[in-house]
Amino acid sequence: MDTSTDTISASLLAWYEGLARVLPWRSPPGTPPPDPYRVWLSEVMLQQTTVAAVGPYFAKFLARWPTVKELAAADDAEVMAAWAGLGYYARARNLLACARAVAARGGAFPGTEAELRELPGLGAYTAAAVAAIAFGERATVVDANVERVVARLFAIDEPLPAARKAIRARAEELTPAERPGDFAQAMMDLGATVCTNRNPRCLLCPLAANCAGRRAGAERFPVKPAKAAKAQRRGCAFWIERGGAVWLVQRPNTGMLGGMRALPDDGWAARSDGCGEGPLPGEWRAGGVVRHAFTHFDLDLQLMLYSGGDLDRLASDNGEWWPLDRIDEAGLPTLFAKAARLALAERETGE
DNA sequence: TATGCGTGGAT
DNA sequence: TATCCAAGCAT
Repeated sequence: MDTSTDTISASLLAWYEGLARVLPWRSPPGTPPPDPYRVWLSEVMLQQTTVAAVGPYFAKFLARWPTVKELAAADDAEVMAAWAGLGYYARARNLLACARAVAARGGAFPGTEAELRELPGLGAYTAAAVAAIAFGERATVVDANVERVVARLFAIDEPLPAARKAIRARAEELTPAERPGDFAQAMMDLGATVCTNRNPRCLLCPLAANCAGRRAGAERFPVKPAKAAKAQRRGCAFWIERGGAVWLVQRPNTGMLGGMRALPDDGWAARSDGCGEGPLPGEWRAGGVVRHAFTHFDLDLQLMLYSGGDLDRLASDNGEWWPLDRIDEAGLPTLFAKAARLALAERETGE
């Protein structure tokens, strides 16, 4: 078996020439790199997020804010609303902070991995990816795809996360001085389309002849630790209507769904049980329940509908009346978008 | 190093 | 239905 790093990277690049995925934020193999703004924007959106989910958001952001300077000048609330539904909302807060940092230096992204790493929201992966893809630096790009491909290629049976040191060292050896951006994208394409998590298509793999893991069964690499069972939580959200508008609040920047517009709730994000206090006294009736799965717990959110009382007692410091006919533009995260749909449906059927 | 942080699609 | 997890980052 040939484990020469030159052979492996050359085979992979040759494969990429013919089979690279065509993506809106990407230049074809061997052609000049895209605008760093596009590379950065796509990479941030792609963190822990599928290509399919990112597509429409990337198009929307690029149309609305074609340059990093325009993004930097945007209102926070508008950007957060545009990000609604994509998840991991700290990314959107960091996106703005990063855009403003770049705008402050004239609108040009720094061109090295080390400088990029200092920007908000750019960790080891994203800094290396932007450096390699947008600027042609020989940076070692390691995401979950690369981790999987390398762990299989070298049959690394040490479990994650301890194996990451060895995986990075191998990935570093493989990274070529020429076309490091194409190489990184080729590794990720291979991981996404051939060397998949389950049912890898080894017969189609350009590196099959170089792969030590294949004989032992590629699927068993990388070795992962067992996961803890997910917790179950219950909480309440409150629907308060007045004159064709609903009361929405702004969540604090820290914690779950931070910085997002939302229905008022009882603080379920910080507790684990039951339905707590609403935002004002009065008469409430129970609506339906929204079941929602977060990464680290499942939530049953009881919808409570306001049916009478003294609206003057509503604390009005961090909220606003939002017109119901524009509810889709409120930028509610998915959990609260579900709750709002449910409230509107129950209201129409007069339940 | 471990944990908190979203969502929707695949199996 | 249940489980996994996708181009990770911040703390």
